[in-house]
Amino acid sequence: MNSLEQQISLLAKSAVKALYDLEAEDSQIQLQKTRPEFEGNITLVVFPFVKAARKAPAQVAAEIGEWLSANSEGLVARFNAVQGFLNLVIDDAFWVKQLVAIDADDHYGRQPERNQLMMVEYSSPNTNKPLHLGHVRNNLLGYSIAQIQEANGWKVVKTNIVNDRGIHICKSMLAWLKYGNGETPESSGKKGDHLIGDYYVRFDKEYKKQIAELMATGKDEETAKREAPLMLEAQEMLRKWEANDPEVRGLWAKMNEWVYAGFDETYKRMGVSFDKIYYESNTYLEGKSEVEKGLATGQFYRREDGSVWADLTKDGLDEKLLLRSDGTSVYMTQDIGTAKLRFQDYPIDKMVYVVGNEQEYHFKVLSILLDRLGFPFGKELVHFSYGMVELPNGKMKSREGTVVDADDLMDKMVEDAKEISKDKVNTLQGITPAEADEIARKVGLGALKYFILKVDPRKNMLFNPAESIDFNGNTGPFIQYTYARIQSVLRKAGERASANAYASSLENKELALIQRLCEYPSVVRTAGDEFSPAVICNYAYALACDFNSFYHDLSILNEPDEQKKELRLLLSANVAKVLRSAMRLLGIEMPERM
RNA sequence: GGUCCGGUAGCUCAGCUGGAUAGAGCAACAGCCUUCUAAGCUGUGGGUCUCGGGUUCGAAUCCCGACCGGAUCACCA
Repeated sequence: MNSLEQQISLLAKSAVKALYDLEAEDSQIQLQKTRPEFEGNITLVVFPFVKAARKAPAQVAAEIGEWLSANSEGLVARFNAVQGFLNLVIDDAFWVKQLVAIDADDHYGRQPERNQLMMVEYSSPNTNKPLHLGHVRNNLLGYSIAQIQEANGWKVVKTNIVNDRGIHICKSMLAWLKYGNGETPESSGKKGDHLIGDYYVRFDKEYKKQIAELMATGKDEETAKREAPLMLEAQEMLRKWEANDPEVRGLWAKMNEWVYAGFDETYKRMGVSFDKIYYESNTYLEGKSEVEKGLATGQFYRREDGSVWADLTKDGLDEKLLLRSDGTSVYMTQDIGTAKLRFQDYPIDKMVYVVGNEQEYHFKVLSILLDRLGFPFGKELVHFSYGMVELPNGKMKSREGTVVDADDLMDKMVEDAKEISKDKVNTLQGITPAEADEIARKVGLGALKYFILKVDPRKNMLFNPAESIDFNGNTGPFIQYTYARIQSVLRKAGERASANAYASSLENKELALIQRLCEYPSVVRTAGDEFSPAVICNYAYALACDFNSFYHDLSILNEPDEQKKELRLLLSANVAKVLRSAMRLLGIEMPERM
């Protein structure tokens, strides 16, 4: 609710009290933006008062309208009543005042500090393959959520848990040993993460071959999978890793370093970052000891084969394995340890996990287990569960090579942006090739980020590689373009003396823009409450549309009336400010020209 | 089978804490650059909001049921 809504709400309460002797509840005061086909800025729905008034809705609307006109000290300039809808026209002076106030606020939209710490975990890659489009969605959502919550007054710590140990890493390591001939990122010219990913795929290929061979000798598939020599070797390697075998550990460290160098490059390009990185190899032992404690206090139990389980049937769930019969830990064990360390390291008030919706069960269980182990934060954890990115023929599968690679995709977007900008030589004349590259980078990545963030995070989304991501319409570049246009106008306007007089009456399109600007703080709040960058996208798009319409219809620099011109410049500058602010919450950079 | 999520225009998506005649973009078609950046603006066509009940002044939105699609229920992560 913004200040106008608050004022009207109070006035409306007074009105129904005076007219019908009704003490209206907050929920009965229903305000909405007036639909464009009617005159007015804000609309009061009067149906809730009809019963108390014992009159027809249209008459009630008219009576309240009269009362507001007479008692709002000029705020309500006029009104019209359509059935049960009271459309109020707010005085232009109010809007001009709002605009001046927005202009004076350097952090417009930012909510008050709340002095509480939110930790946001996102990305959380495995170190056996490069990042793909699914990770891109995770990273962009995680980063944007962190920005949005910061704008909502939280102190935010962005964190990453790197899944750097386990059987999947051993598979890549083994394939590299067997087929790699000592290949390195330097010798091959490949990014480290891609190099390792290639060997992960290679493992799977050779493994499948062995399975087929075993099945040809008459074994069933289950047995073949279990007994394939490559799998046995990988498991042996994992045991050696856990036993701190120096050779295996050495290879592991070396190959992980290659992967991290590759990830760092990708993260940097994507524009995401972390305040604190945890590694599973450093947290899983902590998890194990927590499980042992739970075992000692009777929270968990051990089966005859030595495996440790939690009984969650009282919570309506199943039994959950926490330690394998050979004593090695599983994903859940590690997550318990990581959570404990984090709460030791930071005074966390809210812990948010940005993880796909396929892991909803996992986090339900984690929450219960942490609670049982006596951690007060267990019940409070938030699983920010987002939908999958699907391709036209279904899910992406790393092992089967049906993935859209993150690095390739970013390359392609920047290339496309560059290609498109070649037709715009008029507006980009006089810039250096380096500047042109920088613009293409911002625009290409802006298109990608907006494309992903504009869809409701909870929903699955479809990406069709055959159709390139658009640069026209409801897109990142559209918003960047709107911004660049404004910057161009402002550059031409030159230095302006501040505190000039502004026009006191407004054109419809000016008013619509100011009203839109007024919505921004509540949009930031909603995006925070709902954990939804898409809310920011929708708003930025609407604001850009409003501006383009204004820009098309009204001249700024050629406006002869100085006060009108000043108002339009002020308005334009603040639209740019809010667009930049909104895009920053999405991690999208703005070019000054394009 | 249990649980969770989704189904809105040819396609991709908004709208979903109940409000006026359901919106964008893409694709198709027709216009607008001697005027501040045409990555823009304007217009046309395009809908059984999956289906059936219910709640009420009013339902795409809330409730119940069906159908369809997805996820999950591992000594995987």
